[in-house]
Amino acid sequence: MSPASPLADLTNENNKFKQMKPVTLKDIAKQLGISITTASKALKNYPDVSDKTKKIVKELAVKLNYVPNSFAIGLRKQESKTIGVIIPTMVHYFFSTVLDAIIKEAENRNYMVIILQSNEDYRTEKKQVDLLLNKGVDGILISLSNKTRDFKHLQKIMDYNIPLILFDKIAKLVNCSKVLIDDRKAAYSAVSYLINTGRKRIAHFRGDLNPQNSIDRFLGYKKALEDHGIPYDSSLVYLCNNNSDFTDGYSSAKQLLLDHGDNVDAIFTVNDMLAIGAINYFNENGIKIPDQIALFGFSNWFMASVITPSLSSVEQNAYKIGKRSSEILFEEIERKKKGEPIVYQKVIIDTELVLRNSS
Amino acid sequence: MSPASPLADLTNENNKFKQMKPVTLKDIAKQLGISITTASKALKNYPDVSDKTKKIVKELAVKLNYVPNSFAIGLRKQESKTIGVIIPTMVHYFFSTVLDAIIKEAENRNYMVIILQSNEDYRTEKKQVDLLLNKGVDGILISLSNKTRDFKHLQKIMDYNIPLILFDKIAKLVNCSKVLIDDRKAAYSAVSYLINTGRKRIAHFRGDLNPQNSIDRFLGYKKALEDHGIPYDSSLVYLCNNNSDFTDGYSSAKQLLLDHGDNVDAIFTVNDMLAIGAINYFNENGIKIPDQIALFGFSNWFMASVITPSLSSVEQNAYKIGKRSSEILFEEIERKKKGEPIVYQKVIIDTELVLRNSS
DNA sequence: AATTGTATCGAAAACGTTTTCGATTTTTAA
DNA sequence: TTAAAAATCGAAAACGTTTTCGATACAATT
Repeated sequence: MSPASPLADLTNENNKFKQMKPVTLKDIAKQLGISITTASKALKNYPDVSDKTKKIVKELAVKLNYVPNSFAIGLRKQESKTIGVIIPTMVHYFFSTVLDAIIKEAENRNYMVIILQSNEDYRTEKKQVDLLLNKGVDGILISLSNKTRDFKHLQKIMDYNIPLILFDKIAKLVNCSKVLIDDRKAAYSAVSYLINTGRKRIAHFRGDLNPQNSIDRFLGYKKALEDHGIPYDSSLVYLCNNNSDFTDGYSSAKQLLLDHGDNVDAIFTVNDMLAIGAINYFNENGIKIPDQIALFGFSNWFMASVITPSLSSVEQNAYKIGKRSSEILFEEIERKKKGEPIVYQKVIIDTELVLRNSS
Repeated sequence: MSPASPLADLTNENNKFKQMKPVTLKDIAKQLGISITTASKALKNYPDVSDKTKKIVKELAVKLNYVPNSFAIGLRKQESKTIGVIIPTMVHYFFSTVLDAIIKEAENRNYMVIILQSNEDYRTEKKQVDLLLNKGVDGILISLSNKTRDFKHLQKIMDYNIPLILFDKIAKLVNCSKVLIDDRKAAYSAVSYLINTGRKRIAHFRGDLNPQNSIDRFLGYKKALEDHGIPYDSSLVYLCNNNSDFTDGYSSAKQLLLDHGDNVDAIFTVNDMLAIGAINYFNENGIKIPDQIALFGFSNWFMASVITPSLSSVEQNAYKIGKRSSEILFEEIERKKKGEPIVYQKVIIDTELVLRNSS
């Protein structure tokens, strides 16, 4: 049996038993009897290497299935072809849709995506920013945790000159690009719709007091009432702080009826989950939707179309948010690479009312 | 105005205007008048550096907020502290829950997670494996696309000696660790439950013909019938190939009644989406659930508890699948690092029936 | 014949870290 | 006082790539 030639070994095609080592430029250079420099330049189409050399280098690179070592490139060029994303939680229709868009956009540009969850915890979020900076990501996307009220960690990203985009849950005070919807306007138009279809006593199941989204949706609700000559009644506003659980909507609906009986004819909820909880309560207790009470949700979850009766809701365009955010991020990464100045943008993604049977 | 001292510059605390450069070992060494070697060893508690030196190095490292450059470490140690995950799609309750578990486990071990979506496309999946290998990830988790029937890309991972775990959608032929549920058994017990509660004409809305999960759930359904003396009737099996759309369940339910009238008293569906589509059809047409027809879904989506009537379903334990998969992955990464032999495991995650109002 | 120009290549430094190994100093034992 | 042992340090190589700069060879121009 003849010993395997070095060439055969390097093709990674036989001898499956020993661990394979990735092919490097050195391997290619050695086999062709040229320098590493020339091999590198040949692959990158430098003008000072002959066409003949380029050809044989490229052919061998393909044959050996050469892939550049990303650590070496990262070390040398200080770029990782990787972006980082920090979101409060992954298991959520909105965020997984945003991520879907981000990952697709990244893939189109040959970038990879590292995803971290803050779990709505500020300290975790802060630590994860350090991890990403340390990792050398080329850009960062963040949807802030509800508890984040200090922005030094974001400022640090800017100080390191790493492009940063905030989406959905943003910090007004931080000077960077932002992508979000106009929560107040969207809520305003949903409640206006309810009013225009004859509702006069409209309750609101609102979210946590902290996040800006909750506040803005509440303000939109209030403004719509006032603009249409309906007095704002704070006893019609219910705080649902555990808004990831639809039982909160269920029990608030129950309480609403106890408090106001049939002196209420619609509910605008801060999200679809709460509306669905309420629908369940009304269904079980023979209260007709939308005859006795109308419902309008927010976010247009997949579920909204599935529930009976189907739920009217505000389409939040999660995919668009993710797509636009990453587009801007990659744009800033490109501009930074070229040394061009970066102007921070604030993009408002459009929303629309999706009318279904609950209203 | 006095010029800033070099030390002050290195602390990254002033002069926000120029881009900050990360602190390196060289900076620490220069400031202390020692060699880079000693600085490195001091931070790593090498025995051949004095306690005094260790102390001052560590103090300065903290003060300057030194973080080791991950490219350099990756290049030197050939480890990235990063794992890769390839899933068919992100926007899915099952997969986002699995990812949630994986990310949490990774974080506990100071690993980061790169997520890629194959979009159920084999060529994409294959390309992504190359990307991850190129990137130097320390381990890979994959749930295969439905269209994957060639496993060379997986073999390549094994050839490079990178730990690989397959979960949920696995390939029997690939020799690596696997984590999955027993679809056949789970389907068997769901259908057996229907039989034991008096159902005799049980339909099945099955999924695509390709994925093993669909096949196994169908086989479990069939076996349960046979074991209980109920003849298998192929006209009761409906193929729902677009199983990410609940309208498929809606139209199949309609067709089922056209075909069999009231000579059917239960449906076992390959997933909850189809069952919910069917529930919608029955609700709209005044067919009583579970009196006239019972329903049993699969996966125990969040939605199953929300719909009216609530849907009985098989709990698939997505979180456990993700947790166990990543545990095994990290175990294999550790063993590889220590040079210990790796025995591939096949872990079956338990499932249970969640009984609700639809059955 | 000397000069300039052009084409092609490679040596070497750099990115930041880890680790081996040899050098130096200090301490201990004889 | 000297030899051996222990403690402490740093030079240098290595990981794989990119890029600057100089070297060489040869052709074209005076």
